[in-house]
Amino acid sequence: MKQSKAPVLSYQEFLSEQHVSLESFCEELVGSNRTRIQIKNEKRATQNMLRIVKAVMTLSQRKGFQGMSLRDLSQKTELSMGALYNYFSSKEELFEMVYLQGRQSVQRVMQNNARDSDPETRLNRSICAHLYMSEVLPQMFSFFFMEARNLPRRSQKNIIDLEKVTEGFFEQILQDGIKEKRFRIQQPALLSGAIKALLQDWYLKRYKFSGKKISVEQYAAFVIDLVSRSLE
Amino acid sequence: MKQSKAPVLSYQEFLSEQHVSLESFCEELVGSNRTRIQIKNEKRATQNMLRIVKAVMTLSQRKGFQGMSLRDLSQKTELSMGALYNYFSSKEELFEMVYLQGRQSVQRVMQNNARDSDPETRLNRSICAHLYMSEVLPQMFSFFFMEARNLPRRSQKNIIDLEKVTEGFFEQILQDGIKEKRFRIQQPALLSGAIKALLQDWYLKRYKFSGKKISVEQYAAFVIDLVSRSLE
DNA sequence: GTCTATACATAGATAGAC
DNA sequence: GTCTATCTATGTATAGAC
Repeated sequence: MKQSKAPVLSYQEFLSEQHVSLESFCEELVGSNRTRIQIKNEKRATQNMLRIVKAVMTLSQRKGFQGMSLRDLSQKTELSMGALYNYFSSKEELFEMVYLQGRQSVQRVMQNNARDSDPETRLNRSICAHLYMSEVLPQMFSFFFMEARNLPRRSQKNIIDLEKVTEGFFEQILQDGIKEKRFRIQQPALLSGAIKALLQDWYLKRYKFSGKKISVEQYAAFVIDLVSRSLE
Repeated sequence: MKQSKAPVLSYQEFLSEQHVSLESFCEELVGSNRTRIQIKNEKRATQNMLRIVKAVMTLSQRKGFQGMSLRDLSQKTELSMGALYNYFSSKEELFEMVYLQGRQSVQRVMQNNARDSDPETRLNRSICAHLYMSEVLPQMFSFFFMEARNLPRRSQKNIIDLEKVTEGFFEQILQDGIKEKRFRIQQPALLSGAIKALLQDWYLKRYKFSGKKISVEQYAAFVIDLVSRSLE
């Protein structure tokens, strides 16, 4: 294996450009659902929503969203059952709100990082951006992955799987690279799926990497190296 | 990308050597839990257990094991609630029985396929074996992955994560290859994790591959190619 | 806006007839 | 061995006091 070099986008650079955080996520979440949420005071609404989202992530990780009762949620947030229902009108709606807002955030950040003209740079930047985003919000990415099946079957038409969004990004870049004769690959769909699988491993098995003292930049370099060997 | 060649172990070869099936899995499951299961007639016990396991896999896929009620299970298996409780004494025990038996089956098949002297052959055979096994029992592998967090916290000492078992297999082979100076890699742990992530993608996103008409042997060749490029 | 108290449905589990 | 009927705990959701 080649000695890993520093990735095209550093973690610090990413953080200063994108402002990804659970706090800003909850601001957007409240903004997008202004009519549903019955609390007028926006600041208060955001603060409590942050506690709710944090608690959902923590509790779901252990038992799954289905296994998390609203009594659990009430206890963890220190909000009463009655209070909770001012922020959503059903458990299912709570899930949908978080999921849809999450998908939008991911899309936005990915688009912001896919603007280079050179396909190789664009590919590597996108890999970094996705890893860094999931480094900031690991519980949220893990939540989306594990709980996607809870999406309501109704209105499924409008609900595009978040996975497909991510994978589609990478496949598009690979196809651009093929057109421009920069990449020589026969099955871009397989390779984009492989990239996505490697990115998922980062947030799904976080304990494993932290135990081995692998930093997110090291992992980014590893993935980029692995992928680039397939492009030759 | 190189033109993919036929993998070192064909799917047909694997099937004729290993006899992996849901039926034999349930036979073993009944055998391992002879004292718990209150049905004397072994054939009947196995048949009904097969219906139970099938139903658990199907229902869990949609709502998760937690979200599956025993009434759902009763309906799907066409066994009454009372009848079900002759096969397990609690929902949690049902989960544990299936999980532990599954881990044992995976271990056995992996060991049967890791006997070659040459590390490269051993690595490639193991990749094939794991993919083929998950091709036969995709719902079961998916179930283990998604529901592993439901394992009871008590007695966790004895409960080794199935993931670690699989990943450990690959890491051992990589380290053997390094010792014998056949592989030149610096971080076998990262690469074995990557292999595992690629294998997981096969059974977690099965619909995706079948939609694109990718066969399990094609995918095996793809993974082996990707990995071998990292060993050079 | 938040709380307590409570309604109502559904969960897991069991007893006893057949 | 299997079924029906039922127990008790817990779940989601709401009403009304403060």
